[in-house]
Parts: sequence; structure tokens; C-alpha cells
Amino acid sequence: MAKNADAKRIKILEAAKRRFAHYGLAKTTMAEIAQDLSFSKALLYYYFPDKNRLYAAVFEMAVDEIINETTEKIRISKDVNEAMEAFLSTRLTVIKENFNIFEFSYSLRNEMPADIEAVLPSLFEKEIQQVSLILKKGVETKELVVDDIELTAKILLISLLGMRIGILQEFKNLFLPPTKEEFDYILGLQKKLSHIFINGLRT
Amino acid sequence: MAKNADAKRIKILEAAKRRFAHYGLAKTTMAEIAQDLSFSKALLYYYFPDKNRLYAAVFEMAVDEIINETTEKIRISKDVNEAMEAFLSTRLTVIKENFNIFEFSYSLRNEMPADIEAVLPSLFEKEIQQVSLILKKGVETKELVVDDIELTAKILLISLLGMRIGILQEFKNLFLPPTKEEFDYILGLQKKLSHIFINGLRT
DNA sequence: TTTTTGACCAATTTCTTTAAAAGTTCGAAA
DNA sequence: TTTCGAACTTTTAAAGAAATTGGTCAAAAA
Repeated sequence: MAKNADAKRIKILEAAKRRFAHYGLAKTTMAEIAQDLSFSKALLYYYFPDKNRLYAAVFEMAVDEIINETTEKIRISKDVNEAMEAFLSTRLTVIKENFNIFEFSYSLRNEMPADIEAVLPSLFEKEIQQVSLILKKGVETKELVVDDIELTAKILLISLLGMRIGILQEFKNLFLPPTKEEFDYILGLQKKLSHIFINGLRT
Repeated sequence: MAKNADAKRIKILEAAKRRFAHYGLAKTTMAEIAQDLSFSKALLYYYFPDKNRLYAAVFEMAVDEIINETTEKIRISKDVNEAMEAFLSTRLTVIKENFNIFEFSYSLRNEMPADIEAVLPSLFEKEIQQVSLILKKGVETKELVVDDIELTAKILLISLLGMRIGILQEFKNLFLPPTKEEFDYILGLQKKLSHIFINGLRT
């Protein structure tokens, strides 16, 4: 029955994702996830050792979603600016739809529980690789000159991250998920920043 | 005795500044400030209506310190990059020395009490003016081309702000004053960012 | 044997109450 | 007009109780 078992495992992941994406880790209970599926609470512990590992599994799915979608968009883009814009908007769309799954990555509200962090793939590292990919393409096509690609990618990413935080602070909205308007405003400024930034790397 | 009165007012401001800079608003009591001066607690209320207004006065002094010092450095600098570097390092030095006075401006730890905020001069607005000044100089000397100077200044500043927050988050040090090493690391990355950014605005 | 569950336990969080501390006021004195 | 001690009020902190929730287990179902 491994097939059936896998199916149930996936059902749990899906239900957990819905809850976590909407309510976050702390405000989601194992009992609620079980109720959504009409499973018993104990069954969740048959498939996942504890709540944090379940959350980590959901998180990993969401990270993959970001990485896969942005990678594809970068691949089919024609120049550096197009790639950056596609990266930014695709990334922000996924974040928007699953905001509370990223409550520890993209918000400063709470800090990541230690045992989750240990299991987690580093989203930030992966994003640096994505931006590095963009920069590398730019260097290959002679669009850009970059001496330390990884460091440059890191600087840009950390600026973009901070830009969101700075804006949300301005809106005094550091604890609630951003509204659609706030997301759009953030994306707009992020695009402007990366445009100037990329321009600063041109040959 | 207005002269004498002013002298005492200044003494209170100085003592308060020492306390606030070191311990922050919440962890400084009116009794402590009074004790430092061997005044009675009630006397503080003769010169300042309440604790928040005293804090606001101290904050305003610190803001002036930043603005005055950076303005002078910008004035004597020879090109845009030198101006930006001077602005960044001078600014960060003042912040470092008075970190807890800026606990509501440059950190996300706590939010500003509403009645303080109402009285406060907008530090962020003033900093935008400083950066705008730098950009304007660059445009005048034909170093740069900038269409919307204020917006561009805001984008740069918000990125720099976020850079610090992003770095401190990486260090898991969002609640303690940064160490000297952390400040140096932040300053280094901020300079790199603004260098690329300025380069992106060149003619 | 593998999967599922209800009942149970232990850890955490939340709420309530209380005591202490800190902000603020006031009348009198210098 | 300036200063202070004492009193008052509000806020914060501590402690304990109650409720919620994460996690376990032996037994039943498949």
C-alpha cells in the first residue's frame, strides 16, 4: 500500500500548506489540519515525526515552487533587465500567495525555530544562485562587467529584501501580510532599483 | 534667571541623552536621569512636560548631529562617490555612538510611541534631502543623469536601510545593538551598493 | 504487518490576579 | 519662579491557574 500511503502523505502536505499559507505556523494546529481531512490527529504523526518537520516539508515545496518558476522565466528571457524583472515579479507572486509560509524568511516578525532551520534548505542561498545566473548570462553576452558575481548578487538581493522591509515599516505593516497594493508598490520600487543596479554594471 | 534655567534644561537634555543612548527609552527612568544630576524627579517635569517629549528633544538633537555633520562632509567632497561614502560613514558613526536613540528609526525592534512620532522631525525625509543634495551635485557637474532625484534618493536610502536590517537578520542580531564588526561589515556593503548604484546613474 | 484511532500525558500558551515599578501631579517651601 | 517630597495613577512584571495544543501509546481495523 505504499502508493496509497504516499497519496495520504500528499493530502496531508496539501492541507497543511493551505493552513500554513493562510495562518502561519503558530496559528495552525495539528488538530485543524487533521479535521480538514477528517483524519485523526495521530495519523499525522504516522506520516510526519512532528509539526516542525511537517512545516519544513511544506516550506521546501514552496521554495521549490519559487525556484522552478523563476528559473524557467530567467531561461526564456532575452536580456538581463527582462530576466531581473521576470525574477522579481514571479518571486513576489509566489510569496504573495503563500505569505505566511515565508513568515520566517521574508518577514522579521518571528525568528525561525532552531530545529526547523537545521532542516531547511537555505532559500536565500538559492536565490543568490538565481541572481548569479542572471548576472552570469549578462557577462557572457557582454552586457555586464562583474568581478565578483556571488557577492554582487548578494548585495542586490539583500537590498531588495530590505527594500520590502523598509516599505512595510513605512506602512507600519510589519506584522500583517501586505496588501495587494503594497505588493505592487514594493515590486515597482524593486524593479527600479534593480534597473539602476544593473545599469551600474554595464560595460 | 532664564539663563540659569536654560542651563538646567541643557543639563537635563545631556543626562537624558546619555541614558537614552545607552539604555533606550523603555529602560531609562525619569528617576535615574534625576539621580544622575542630583535633581528631584519633579524638576524634570518643570522643564519637560513628559518623558516622551524629553525623549523627542534628545532625538531631535541627535538628528541635527547627523544632518549637520553629513552636510558638511558632503559640502567639501569632490565627486559623487566621495560624497556618498562620506555621507554613509559619518552617518553610521553617529548612529553607532547613539544607537538606542535611533531604536525606532533604524531598528525594527519596537515601534515608535504615537505621541512621540507626532512631534518628531522626519529623519527619513531629511536624509532623502541629503542624498538628493548629493545627486543634484552630480547632475550639475554632468557626472550623473537622474530624472526624478527625490525618488531616486528614496530608493537608494531605502535599500541602504534594508541592507542593514537584512545583515543584522543574518547575524540574528535584531534586538541588540550591533557590534563594531557588524557596523563595519554593514558600511562596507553599503558602500559597494551605493557605488554600483551611482555608477548606474552615470552619463 | 501496516495503517488508523481515541484516550491519555506533557509541554506551551493564554488568562487572571497581584504586586512592584515608573510616570505624573500637586501643594508647600525655598 | 524654581525646587522638592509625598501622594496618586498608570504601566509593567511576576506568579499562578486554566486552557490549549503538541506529542505518545496501546489497541483496533484493514
